[in-house]
This record gives sequence, structure tokens and C-alpha cells, in this order.
Amino acid sequence: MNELTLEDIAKLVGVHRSTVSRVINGSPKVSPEVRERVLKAIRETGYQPNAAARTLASQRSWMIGLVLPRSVSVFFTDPYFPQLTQGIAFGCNNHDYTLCLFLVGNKEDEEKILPRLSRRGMLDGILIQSGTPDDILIDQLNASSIPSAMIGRPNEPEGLSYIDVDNVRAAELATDHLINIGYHRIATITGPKGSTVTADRIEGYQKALKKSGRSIEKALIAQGDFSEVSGYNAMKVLLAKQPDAVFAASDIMAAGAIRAVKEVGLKIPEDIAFVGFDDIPLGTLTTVSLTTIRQPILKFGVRAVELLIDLIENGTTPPQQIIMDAELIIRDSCGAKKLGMS
Amino acid sequence: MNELTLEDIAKLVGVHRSTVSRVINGSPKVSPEVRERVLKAIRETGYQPNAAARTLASQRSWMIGLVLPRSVSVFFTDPYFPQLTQGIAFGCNNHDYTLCLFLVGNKEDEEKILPRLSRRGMLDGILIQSGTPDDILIDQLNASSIPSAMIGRPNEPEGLSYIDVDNVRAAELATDHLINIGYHRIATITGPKGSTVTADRIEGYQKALKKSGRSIEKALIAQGDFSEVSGYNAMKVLLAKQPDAVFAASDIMAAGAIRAVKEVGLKIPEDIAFVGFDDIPLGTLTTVSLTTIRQPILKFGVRAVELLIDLIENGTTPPQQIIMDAELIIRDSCGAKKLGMS
DNA sequence: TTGTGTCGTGAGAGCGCTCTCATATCTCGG
DNA sequence: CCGAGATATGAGAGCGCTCTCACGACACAA
Repeated sequence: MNELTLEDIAKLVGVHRSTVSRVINGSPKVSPEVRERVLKAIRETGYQPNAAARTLASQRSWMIGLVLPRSVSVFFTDPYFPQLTQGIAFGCNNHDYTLCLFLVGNKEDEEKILPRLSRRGMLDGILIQSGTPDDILIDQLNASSIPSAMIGRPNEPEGLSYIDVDNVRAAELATDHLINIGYHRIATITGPKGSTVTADRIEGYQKALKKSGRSIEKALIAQGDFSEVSGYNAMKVLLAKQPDAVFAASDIMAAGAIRAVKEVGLKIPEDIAFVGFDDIPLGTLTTVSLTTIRQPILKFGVRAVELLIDLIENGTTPPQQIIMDAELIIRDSCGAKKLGMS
Repeated sequence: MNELTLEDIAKLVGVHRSTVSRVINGSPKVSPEVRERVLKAIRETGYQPNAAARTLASQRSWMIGLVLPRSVSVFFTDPYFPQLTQGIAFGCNNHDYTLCLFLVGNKEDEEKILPRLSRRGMLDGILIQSGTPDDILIDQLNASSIPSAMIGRPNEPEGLSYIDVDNVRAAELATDHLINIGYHRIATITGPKGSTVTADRIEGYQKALKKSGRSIEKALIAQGDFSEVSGYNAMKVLLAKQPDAVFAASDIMAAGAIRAVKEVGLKIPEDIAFVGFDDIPLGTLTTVSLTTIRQPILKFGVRAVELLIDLIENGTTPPQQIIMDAELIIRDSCGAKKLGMS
């Protein structure tokens, strides 16, 4: 339908290719009269510059990649990643970049994806989810020359640019809250071992306990993997230790844990109080509304894109780190409201 | 790190650029001896062909776009779309295509996205979610010359290629099941008005009722919008009409409806039986395991990619339609097991 | 020997842009 | 009226590939 080139438009208007190019790229060195004529021709013909030719000549593709490693694909049912992806997509929309999505499904994909990522001239930069135990891709990526930023603090953050939520502070916030309300046996359900998120949230939890002069009871720390079932199972174990409050490292796990609590006939928050993490809409699926730590996931994605674009345009040295704050949202599951303490 | 060109490799090996190109593209017209030498040089240097140059010269980018219209973004918390996206991503991995994701966030995006999509030389083909009421983008896209396939039957499917699940048949299956077990007042909670999915599932529901000689009671059809809350609200309305079974057009809505049923102290399936739709993992979030229609969402995504690739490689005429089957998964919420009828 | 065919390789013209540099035109102070 | 400086436009060399065509080398039948 539309196989016009710059040259065609130029001929149509009676100017040189270069001039049309200037108009398209918003160069100021074009007289208003000529600019108008060119724009008119472009409008009337519906001309669209060829992306590949542009990329080849300018060495800029205006595309960025988002890589979600294999460990993530499993969690794709957790609303966190879809929402993050959405935030990143919106960030791209804002800045007129195109988003390429790379989901690693299996071992085989993992090997094939790196060459795809580093095809020169294809991506201006790469965003990659990190902080998970299998950070092989990340090392390889950083060895390449393409600008890249990590989402979530990597295991070895030296010299890398990344964006993250202050998980230590956030977990501390949640635990502080439970302490302040007056709970004594505060348990926690953690994420999978080895990830920085998990480590940070445990650190915040312990920091709050210590701050209030309490000892850490290992038996009150149960491991999950961010899935609903893992929360359910972790809670089963915790119930034997009789906690009066639980800080779950994700809302989904909190939902599972709450299911386990209800099954044995206990009430929330009367018998066991809950604070979750994420503030995902699913909160309504649990019969009691969940007190939680709200992560600005969407904004997080948008900022990640901005970080990457900054890296692309201004170079990657020195590396940049962005740490965003999370916020405590008090609802019913922690019991604060009933105590008149909200 | 790696700014080599074809020419460099050619010089290194002592052959012409063309020969190296042939090796890379797997042409048979290269002697085994030369091929080996070229491959060796490529291996040793870590050479990667420049994607933009390739695209420009060959008019093929090996990239496809996935467009999720605005109405979808709202639903992105529903696991359906993330899973679909995942399926499509895997399909791309399988065939060495790169996936570009276009999420429409607002009215403004909607206008900016079409030019981005139709940038020539950028995408080999486009997959777009359709069947929603605001199919403006779809019309515009089909007016362009770029190969495209719809996901979900469009409102006006003439001349278009699309892939869909047989929603009529699937809803009929669900309703038949409830009828066979012996329920009499079978209600349904539908998706949003105007979408083809909604229309099809209602049609299947009614078809099953008619087939068994029953009349359609309008009051037993309540509208939702695929969200949990809408299921909850719809059920509130339906409760007054005293149904003994409900077919919900999505699992998420079923979850909401179940919440409403429990709130008034009724039991599932004893007082009200349920069949959902989708078979998403969240089924475990409802306390009773949900009988549902399983959609092969992941496979659906993979097939969609294959359809599009076929279109790209073999032309778009005649348009192709793929209709996939769904399957009834019997669990506890329909009561069949208790009746020994599974 | 000559002609016909096959096979591997080289040559070179694009693909449709961007960007630097040269050139033409205009402005204005002295 | 001239020349310096600013400004608008044209010219043309790439960007790094693909692909068609031409050509030399060799095999084999007549």
C-alpha cells in the first residue's frame, strides 16, 4: 500500500532527500515554508520512514529489550510480573521506544536468547530481571557492550546499574507495624532462597525485631516461593509454633497462608494477624482485606525505562542505582483498626 | 566489543563477502572446506551479523508485534493475558522470531501506536487481540499491508485471519454438564457486553438449555466484566432469583461469585453449583476446587504465532481461521463427584 | 577437440535512510 | 558596494548486509 521512500517525497515536493530527512528529524535548519510543504506531502501520502534503514544509518533502533529469566516464567501467574511488564510498556510508550519481550521458557531458550539479544543494531538497551539465583544471563549480558540495567538488585551489584525497591526498609516497616500493635510472636513467610529480595526482606524483618529488643526465633521463619500453595504449606508448618502475627513476603503467599489458617478454624486478625507485600488487586480474593506493603510496581517499570534511556543516551559510567520506597497500607488483616490504632 | 562486519570476516578468511553471507544463511553453494574455515573465523571472533542491515537488505525483520488494546490493559491482572503472552513468546522462541509488545495504556497511546506498528521494515507481522468492542485499531491495521492475525474472532471476521477457541461449544459443554447432573435453575455470569467471547458463551449456554427443552429466563443471565468484583456483584443480583447452579464465563468471576455465595451462608456445591471458564491456577484461591472449562491458553499462543508465520511466509490470501477446542475439567464445585456422576 | 552443464566464487548494485561537508543565498555593518 | 557571517539546501559517502548475475574451473559425452 505504501512503499514510498524519502526520495519519492523529495521529488514530490521538489527538494532534496536531505531536506525531507531534516524535516522528519525536526532539524531547525529548514525554512518554515519548505517544512510546511514537506509535511503536507507526508500527510497526504501517509509516508512512513523505513525503520531498518533508519536504524542502520543512525545506529539507533529505538527499541529496548526486557528479559525475564526462566525462574520468572514460573511466576508469571503472580500478577507482579505482568504489572511490571505493563509499567515498562507504558514507559516505552511515553518515550516512543518499542519494547521487545524475551521470556525464557526452558534451558534451550536460555542458550538461544543471548545471541538474539546481542544481535547488533537490534536493541539500544536491555532491561533484565535480576536478583534471582540463576543470574548467568546477567553476567553474559554485562560482558557485552550493550547498555543494560537490572530490575532488582543483582547478587553482585558492583559496577552495575539497577533499580530496586528498598526491601529492607519495607519489611522493617511491616514488622514494626506488627510490633507496635502489640504482637509478640511474629512469624514470616519468605520468598525462595538465594534471591536478593528474600534476603533483604528477612533482613528488614530481623532488624525490626532486634530494634525492639527481641530475639530472632528461627522456627518462626518459614520459606515459600511466592506461590499461593507455598504460602499455604509454610503456614501449616508455622501453625505448630503458634505465632500471633505473620509477615508474608508476598500477597499471594499471604492468601495461601490465610487459607491454611481458616482451615483450622482460626480467625484473622483475632487469632493471627497478617501483613502481606505487593498490594496486588487480588487482595479482594481473601475474605479479609489484607494489610500490605504497597510496591509502586507500575511506576517502578516506568522508572526502569527512564533509567535505561538515560544510560543509552548518556553512557553507562558511572553505573546508576535507583532505590524506590514502598508504603504500608493498613487494612483489616493486621487488627490495627479494631484496636483503634490505624 | 564486537564491531566486526561481514567484510572483516571475509578478509580474515580470504574469501569474498558474498561467500561469508552464504555460509551464514546456510546456502548449499559453498564448498565444505571453505564453509568450515568461515565458521571457524565466526566462532573465534564472536561475529554477529548486524540485524538492521540484514532487515534492510532482505526486507525481513524476523520480528512480530503483539498488540493488546486498551480494553485489555485493564484486565492485565487477569492471568489470562499474561499466559497468552507467554504462549506467544514461546512460539516466537521456537521459530527464532523476536516479539515486540505493544500495550495500549490510554487514548493517547492508541493514536501513537498505529504509526509505530506500521513503521515499514520493522515488523514482519502483527498479532492483535480482538473481539473487544473497541476494534478501531483492528480496522486500521487491516487496511495496512502488513500481514496480521487476530486473536479471538473479530466482530466482523470477513476476510480476516484469526484464531479462537470454540466458545459456543465450550459454554454448551459447561451447561450440558450442569443439566446432566440434574440442576434446574442454571444461571450464567457473562463477560462485558459487545465482545464476541461474551456473545458466543451466552449462545452456547442458551443452546444447551434449548436442547434440553427449557426456556431461557432472562433474569438468570447477569453481566460481569471478567473481574472478580463484577462476579461478586453479579452473584448478589442472581441470588435473589435462587439459581441452583451457575456457569461463570471466567474463573475469576466465579471466584467473586463464590465469595458472594459464602457471604450469605450458602454452601457450594450443595446449595449452588459452579462451573467456571479458563482453568487458571488461581482456582486454588477459592476454598472449593472449581469445575471449569480448560482453555489451552499457552498452546493457543503458540498456534497464533504459527498462524502468523504461515501468513508471513505464504501470503494472507485466503484468510485462515483456526478454532481450537476447550475441555471440561470436573472438580468439586459442580457437585458431580458427590453424586457419583463424574 | 568442442560443446554443454554444474559448481563454487567474485562483483557490484541496491535496500532507504543519516550526516558531514560544500555551496548557494541572504543579511548587514563599514 | 564589498566581504564576513549566518542560513538554507544539495551532494554524496556511507551504514552492513542480500541477492542476482557473471565468470572461471572442471567433468563428461559426442
